[in-house]
Amino acid sequence: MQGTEYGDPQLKAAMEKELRERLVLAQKEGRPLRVYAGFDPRTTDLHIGHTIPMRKLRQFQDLGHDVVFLIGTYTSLIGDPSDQDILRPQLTPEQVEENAQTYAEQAFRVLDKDKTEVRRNAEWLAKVTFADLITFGSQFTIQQFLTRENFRKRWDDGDAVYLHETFYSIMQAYDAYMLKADVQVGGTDQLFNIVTAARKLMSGLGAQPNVGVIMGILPGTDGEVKMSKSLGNHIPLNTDADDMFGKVMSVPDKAMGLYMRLVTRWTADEIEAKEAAVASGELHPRDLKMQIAEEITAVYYNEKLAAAAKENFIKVFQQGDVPDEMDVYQLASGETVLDVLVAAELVKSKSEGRRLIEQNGVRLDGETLEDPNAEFPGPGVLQVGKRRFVCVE
RNA sequence: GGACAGGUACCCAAGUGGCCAACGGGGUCUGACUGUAAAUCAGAUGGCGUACGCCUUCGGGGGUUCGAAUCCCUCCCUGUCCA
Repeated sequence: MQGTEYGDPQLKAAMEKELRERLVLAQKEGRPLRVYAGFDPRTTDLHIGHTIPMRKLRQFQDLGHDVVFLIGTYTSLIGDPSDQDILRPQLTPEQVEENAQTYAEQAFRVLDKDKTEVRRNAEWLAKVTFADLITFGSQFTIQQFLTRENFRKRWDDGDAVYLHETFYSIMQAYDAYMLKADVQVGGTDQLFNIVTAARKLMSGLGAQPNVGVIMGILPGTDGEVKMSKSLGNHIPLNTDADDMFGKVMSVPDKAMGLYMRLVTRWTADEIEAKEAAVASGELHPRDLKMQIAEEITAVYYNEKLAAAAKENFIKVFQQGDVPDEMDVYQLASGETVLDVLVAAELVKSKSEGRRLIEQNGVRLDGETLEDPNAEFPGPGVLQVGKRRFVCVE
């Protein structure tokens, strides 16, 4: 249950107990558990925060359970109202399908493709009739929805609570029912959908309610706010190993605990041992963060690339050296310093380049360049800030 | 259908005729320092020009004015309440 976050000790205890019971039951029936998590393919640019539930699925997978990766092809046409900040692009089914493919591709960097059952909820949701909806709806009271913190708060604040927002929960609940799920994994924002809606509907329809495994939310590189691309504090999946390693290193120390619990493969005991070692002064916080960065990079790439990224990091940031590999830029005659910065794509605009030069952020072979309009001195390693390098030839 | 409140830069959010390229916070970037791209402190954060400056931006489109994010018209969108 590592990394889970129920916000209520009683609920956590109940879910733990039920999960154990379900394991025993499944064993008796000679079958693995059916575990699923649903994903809305509204974006194709995943970051490591998206992968938290996937990692939990992977754990179940490694323990021999059946894992269903459910793509919310139907629900994503509507959009989950749990997300306050979603844009609601009018996606066509084709676009959704295209996104779903890309989404799944990235997901298989976490999940074992061969052992994953991929489903799309349009399979059954598209066939739901109004009569079905009446049956589903009769399982719930308005009051139950209003106890949901999300709705409650908005209700109290006089903000809108839409009727169709309740449908989303019901749809998700029906997913769980149709998949005959033993366990459903999701973030804390899915607490209501998983624990209240799905369990209620499943038992109402005569099935065994799923057990909720609710994952904590990963903060972004600022260590405070939920990781999100629009907030600019995300660690994208589609980056290179060096960058991923570095981005993890930029996470504040105080967030290391959450990163260890949510995105590493370490066990609870291992994590506690590491934390104890830091507390006793035996392990330097920086070195722990290096371990975390290497582990996380290895999760999404591999051990080899992670080790290389670590070496590179030490070389560049601890020893102030230059990296082994960097892009090469062919100097043309008559180019100014500013021209080169722009042409080598080290800066987005000339203004940005000027600013960086003013701030002493541009160096050639360690020499600070001060005049943006001077002719470029000549070949060498051009460095912008601490971590952008280009070899000028 | 009626009454009212809104739509501001990456996010949140001030600003209600000139001092606004637009307060503040977050994010991001740079520098110092360091234990790392941590913490802390300082600075930067639309584009173009060396600079005085110029150009584009405050939901869209028109208009008033020497001058608008700020006033008027219109359209689109969002929210609250009443019906």
